[in-house]
Amino acid sequence: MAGNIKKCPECASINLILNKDRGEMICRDCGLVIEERMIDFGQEWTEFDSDQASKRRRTGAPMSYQKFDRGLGTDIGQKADIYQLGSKDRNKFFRLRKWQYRISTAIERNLKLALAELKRVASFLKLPKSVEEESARVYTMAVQRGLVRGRSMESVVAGALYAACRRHEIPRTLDELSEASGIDKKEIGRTYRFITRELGMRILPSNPVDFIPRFASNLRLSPETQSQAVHILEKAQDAELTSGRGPTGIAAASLYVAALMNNEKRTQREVADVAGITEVTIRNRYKELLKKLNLKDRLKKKEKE
DNA sequence: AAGACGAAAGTGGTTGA
DNA sequence: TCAACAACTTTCGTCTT
Repeated sequence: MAGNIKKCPECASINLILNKDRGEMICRDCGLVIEERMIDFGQEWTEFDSDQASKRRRTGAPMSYQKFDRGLGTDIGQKADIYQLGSKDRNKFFRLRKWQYRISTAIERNLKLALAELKRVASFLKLPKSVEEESARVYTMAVQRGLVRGRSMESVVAGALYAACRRHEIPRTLDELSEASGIDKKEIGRTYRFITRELGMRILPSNPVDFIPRFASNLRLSPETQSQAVHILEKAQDAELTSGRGPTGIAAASLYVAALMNNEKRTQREVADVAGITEVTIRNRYKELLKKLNLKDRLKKKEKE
């Protein structure tokens, strides 16, 4: 326990963020959830008999949007209660149950399927539980408002996941979502825009800095290079080079320059591949960076060494 | 031969009349 | 609803290492 510094057991990164709301520690590089349940969910009372149990128990399983009914479903009873009813009431009872069944099954069946798909994609991308939960919430809202109609369930799931990632500042690219879900990139983008607009979700433009750690570790760049890239990026933001540009392109260019300056040269192609953009875009951003930030001199100095 | 560079044409989305 | 527009991509030829 030297220094009590936590490392990610998956990728040995020390780039961890703490999500206090959910008691999770999340690796920024690979998305692994390291610690869950730092909060005690245990009950603080004791049951001695069934009478006390029915009085003291006021909780069920934790509420979760990952269950199709949030774990709070109400069924019209099936137990012995019905035999206490008269025949008239008994008919009413059966009618109610039939109706409940009809109303709920359509949505529920959809949700069950969709949430299974959502779990699959989320675990493929190694997304933390908090994002999974958020996207399940988004999807549920979308279904309730009938936004899924005319769209494939899978594409809405992907859109919800993409939105949740953005909100939690651990953005994935549309390409990654596309690969994980098997849905066309454009389709995901379309549904993403549609559901966020319809649900009135306010989502900030994703910050290029959020992409740096993941790209850097994919390229096996040193922590020094990585922090330098972040530094470059911050200066680029001050110089207003970032607005209106694709965040991945800027992140990739910063990394490329930082790698050059630290003698860890990567080809433009390598960087472009992990960032999911083209060399041309890297070049354009890279040229802007050199021009506006006076990095030229520092690069030249490196050359002479 | 591979990588870097840049020009030109094409794509999909946004914006403003 | 349409056209102009900016960002990004694809493709391809040329230059550099």
